[in-house]
Amino acid sequence: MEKPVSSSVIKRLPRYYRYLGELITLGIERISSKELSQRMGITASQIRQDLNCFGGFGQQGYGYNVEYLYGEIAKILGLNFKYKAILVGVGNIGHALTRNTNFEKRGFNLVGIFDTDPQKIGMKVQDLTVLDYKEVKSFIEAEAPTMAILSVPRAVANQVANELYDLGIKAFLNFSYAELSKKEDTVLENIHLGDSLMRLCYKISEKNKNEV
Amino acid sequence: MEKPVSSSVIKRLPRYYRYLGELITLGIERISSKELSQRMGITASQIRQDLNCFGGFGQQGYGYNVEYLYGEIAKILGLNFKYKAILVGVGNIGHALTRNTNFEKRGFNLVGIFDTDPQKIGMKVQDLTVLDYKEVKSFIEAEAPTMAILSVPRAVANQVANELYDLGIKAFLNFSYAELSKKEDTVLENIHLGDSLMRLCYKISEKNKNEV
DNA sequence: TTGAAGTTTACATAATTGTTACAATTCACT
DNA sequence: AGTGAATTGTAACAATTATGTAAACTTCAA
Repeated sequence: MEKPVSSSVIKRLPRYYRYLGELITLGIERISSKELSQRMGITASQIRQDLNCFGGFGQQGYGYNVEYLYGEIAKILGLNFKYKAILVGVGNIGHALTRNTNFEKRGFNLVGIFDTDPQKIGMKVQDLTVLDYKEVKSFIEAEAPTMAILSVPRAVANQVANELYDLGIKAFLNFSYAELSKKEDTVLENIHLGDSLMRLCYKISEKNKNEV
Repeated sequence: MEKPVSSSVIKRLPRYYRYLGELITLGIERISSKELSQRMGITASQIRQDLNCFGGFGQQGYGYNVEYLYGEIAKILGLNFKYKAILVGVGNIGHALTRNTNFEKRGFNLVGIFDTDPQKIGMKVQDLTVLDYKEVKSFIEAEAPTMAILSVPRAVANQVANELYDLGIKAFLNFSYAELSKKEDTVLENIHLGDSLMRLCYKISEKNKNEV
């Protein structure tokens, strides 16, 4: 029986992956937890402990092989799966996401984009055509996508999420400012831009307070 | 001497704020930690303890006044300040952010947007005109913005951040996939879309593993 | 006016997360 | 081959974070 890995560790994995990717482009072949810790600004022992949750990827007295570790983390994250994803809401954000995101490298394959606005339907974005949201049911039945990206207005976010849930989609990446009511058997990641802005605002205010 | 509030608490504040906003639109005037905890899916005790970090906003035997608490959290976050912000990199994401983000409600005021691409310079986005990044120095000297949003390509992110830092900007909201090297006297929030995708990918893979 | 129900506050306890320390192992060099 | 320096893996410890709970206060109804 495998022990479940704490979510704190999972949160850090993509960051490790990012750093290792950079090391590869720099041509660095091996790295010690100590050096990586200096680059990343966390303790070496945390790195070792995190990685050890998934098995011993390093070699004592040697360190970690960058390319190997990179590949192992990719496996852990499941990036090789290329889950089918759809995007609902081709507004400013949805449009930008479609054109700007390298889904392939992060485990997904964007296969359909949807909107309700007649002006947008039929429009080409990258190599995809905006489909009528009315067709989402038949599309999902045919393609069976795993994940949906929600970039719809706040007011309809929960409704759309429920509809997609009923059609079998159990994984969501939510960009809308709404708080999605999380169901038991779904997985969800939120990107709340507004929250980040407010946290930044707090930090700035706090810093000013301490300096004056 | 005020004790510093833990960053775990700060991370949750915007979420409280969001929920309280929703309660206001629902016309709810008062709420107990118990009911809020049920809506938010966290323990009542945590809500009470979080809020008590900043003083007693509730009334025993009554609960919390929604509107008052909403206002108090806004004060704590510093949302009343309207710090001046600039945005660098009017690509897909930068463009979408400019048009789609309600900065005013989150403590900021977007006063300038910049790019290096001659095709983009002079373009109107909302009520702002894209300025030449070459002018950023004189602009900052004149306007003294507090914060910069970085939506530039990964390759130049650190360079741009350093330039802005030297010009006096000490707060950054980073959208680029790069890892900004954090300086002592700066505050930084990252929005790494790629990381969220990878975490979601992990969760999906994990879920599948457990179900099969 | 009084008491019961409800609620915050404040604090004690539990759980989680991160750090330290060190034994076991490997590499590099002579 | 042998030795020392480097480095991981891991167990014990410390710190942080979350939860549970008793005491004090408020409201409200009889």
